[in-house]
This record gives sequence, structure tokens and C-alpha cells, in this order.
Amino acid sequence: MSTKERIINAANKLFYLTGVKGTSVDAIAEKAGITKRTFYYHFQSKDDLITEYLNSRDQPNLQAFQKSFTEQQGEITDKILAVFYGISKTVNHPKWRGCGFQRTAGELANKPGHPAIKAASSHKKNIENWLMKEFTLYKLANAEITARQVALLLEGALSMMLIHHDTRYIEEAGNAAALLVSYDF
Amino acid sequence: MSTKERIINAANKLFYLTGVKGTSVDAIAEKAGITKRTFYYHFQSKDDLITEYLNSRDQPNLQAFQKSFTEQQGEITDKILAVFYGISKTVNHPKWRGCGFQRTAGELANKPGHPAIKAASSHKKNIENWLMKEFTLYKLANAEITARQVALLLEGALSMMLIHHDTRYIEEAGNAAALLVSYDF
DNA sequence: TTAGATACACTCACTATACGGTATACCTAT
DNA sequence: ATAGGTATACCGTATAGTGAGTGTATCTAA
Repeated sequence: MSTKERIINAANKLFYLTGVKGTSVDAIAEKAGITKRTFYYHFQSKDDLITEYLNSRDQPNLQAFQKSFTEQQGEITDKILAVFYGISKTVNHPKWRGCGFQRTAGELANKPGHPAIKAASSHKKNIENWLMKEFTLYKLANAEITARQVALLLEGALSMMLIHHDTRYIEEAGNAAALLVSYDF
Repeated sequence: MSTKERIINAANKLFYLTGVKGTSVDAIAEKAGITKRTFYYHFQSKDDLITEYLNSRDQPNLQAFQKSFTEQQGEITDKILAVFYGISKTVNHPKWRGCGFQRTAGELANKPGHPAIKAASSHKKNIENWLMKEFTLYKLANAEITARQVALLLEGALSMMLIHHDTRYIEEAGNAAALLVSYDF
């Protein structure tokens, strides 16, 4: 694994665990087994790394949702429920800290044009677009609208889980999503 | 206004605008017109202030939702739509930064027992309980479940608005909430 | 005159970033 | 093929500034 990959790897863990403002470049360099100077050889700035961190998480996160959906047999409502159930299985892991995109966007709320916020926006849109395509395939009447509504429930569930640490919130979000999908079917 | 109130006032503005980790005690002291030492006379620690900051926002935030709901004439679905519409009117304000409770909980994600997270949890439950009581009055069949689902949509909308800065997300969340309410009516 | 409230000046740890220098490997022209 | 040049990747050590929190003296009101 290249040095740059090791840095991004370390950033993935530390930024997700302790937040982007709560993680120092020193800590990342140490975790990556390099000096801080070497970090600045590979990255222009900490903000630069934050952006690459989120971009590197886009596809893995999306694919995790897609996996839950695809592997679930049955109706479209069952598949949607499986996506929410897939998350509920991960939240009890001691290192679970909600959605890294949501938390990073929250931390950077006063830097509106920050490229990391654009990365978060792009990621959320990728999820929404994927849902829309699936809903279109499954002949939903208003695939675009329902996809957005399900994405909103997903987003709300991730936040509520972080605040309450109670899996009933993600279950109820799944139920609501399945309901909205079934009414549009 | 007492010194303590002035401190909390300054914290309200700065913590909300730049986040709890992005705001220094020095900045709060300066905004409050006191020295840092005086701050530490009134508060035990920065964490202490963070907690009081969120607790001080609980009722004002809740009442803003209740105001939108109460002042709206018509069916229960109209009243719920009004709650979401009330938020959509605020998001274009240049100082809007999403939900302070959500963002603070995100920043403190690696401090699970932090009293500020409990304050956030308590606030979100207050919203949910209020919705449940209203839904019960309006004879919804499953007031508790629907209240949670609407709260989840509200939460998701606030996060999505912060990420995308696109009011169509809050509109769609309102539509979904109204739909879920009407199906439970 | 005494207790609460405030100010000044500090500590000490940490933070992002910069500078100067080095080892290694690959060129390229003779 | 070999000496001189150059690009890549790395490290050790500054630097200038910020972070939370404190010791001690002074003020003020009852």
C-alpha cells in the first residue's frame, strides 16, 4: 500500500471516529506511520485530506446500501426494509459514529463552499439517484419523489441514531419508507 | 441582563454559527464583554457551557414549531405542512446553520455520555412527544408511531438542507409527513 | 468588613504549516 | 559504463499562533 493510501486509511478511521476538527494532522501522521512533513508532501492541506476522505467513502458506503437491497429477496418493500435493517446491524458496533458525511458537513457548516461539503452533497445525491433508478425499475408511479422521501428518512434515521442510540428509530424509519414505497406502487 | 445570561447569549450565537469545537472560550468571553477568568467563575468548563447552551435552546426551538402548527388553520395535514414550511422560511437567512442540537451531537459523537448529547436527546424527544399529543387529539390511529415518523422526516430534512442548501428537500419531507399523517387518519 | 464578582497576566499543551536537508533511484550525455 | 544531474519520497526541527484552564490581586455592594 502506498504512503498516500496509508494516510487516507488513517484519516478514514480517525476523522470518522473523532471528527475532522477533533483529529489533528499529527495524529493522522502518527497513525499512518509517517512524519508530518511527509503528510504535507502528499497533501496540500488538512482541508485537502478531509475532501479526499469523504470522496474515498462515497462508493463503499453506497455499495453497502446496494448490497442490502440486492441480496434481499421479495417485494420492493422488503428490499427497502433490508436497507434500513442493514444499518441497524452496524450501529451497535462500538466504533459506529453515525454518518461521516453528515457529521463532516455539520462541522464545516460555516464554510459553505468547502469541497468536502460538495463531496457530501454528491454522495447523498448518489444514494437518491440510485433509489430513483431502482424505483423506476420497479414501476413506481413517482420514483423521483419517493426516492427523495426515502433518502430523507434514511438521513433522519442516521442522525436520530447518533443522538438517541436507540435502534427503534431506524426501524420506524424503515417502516415509514416501506409505507411510502407501497403507497406509490 | 446578568453576566451569566450574557455568556449564554454569546454562546448561543457563536456555538450555533461556528460549532462547539470551532468556537473558543476566548471568543465567547470577548463577545460577552468579559474576561476569560470571569467566564470560569460562572462556568465550570467549556463542556458545561455547551450543555447549558443546548438546554437554553430547547423551549425556544420547540415553541417555534408549535407556533407554526397552532397558527395554521385547517386540517391536521395542513398544520404539519406548516411546520415544515416554517423551517423553509428560515433556511435562507445567511446565519442559518441547520439544527444546533444535531450538529452538536455530531461533534460530540465520540463522547457518548456527554450531558450535551443528553440535552439533544431530550430536546428531540420533546418534539416527538408534542407531535404525539397533537396526533392523539386529532384522533390518529397510531399517534406514537406517526409522531416518530414525522420527527424522523424533520430530522432528515434539517440535515439535508445543511448539505444541499436546497429547500425542495424540506418541502418533500413535509409532503411525506403529511402523507403519513393522512394515511393514519 | 467580608464575600461575591471581575480583571490582568500567565501556563502549558497542542495545532497547522514551513523550512532545510537527505537517501535513493532513475536519467542522460560523454 | 560511468559521472553528473534531477525527480521522488522522506524526515527532523522550527514557527507562529491558538487552545483550555489558573493564580492572584482588585473592586464592589451589603
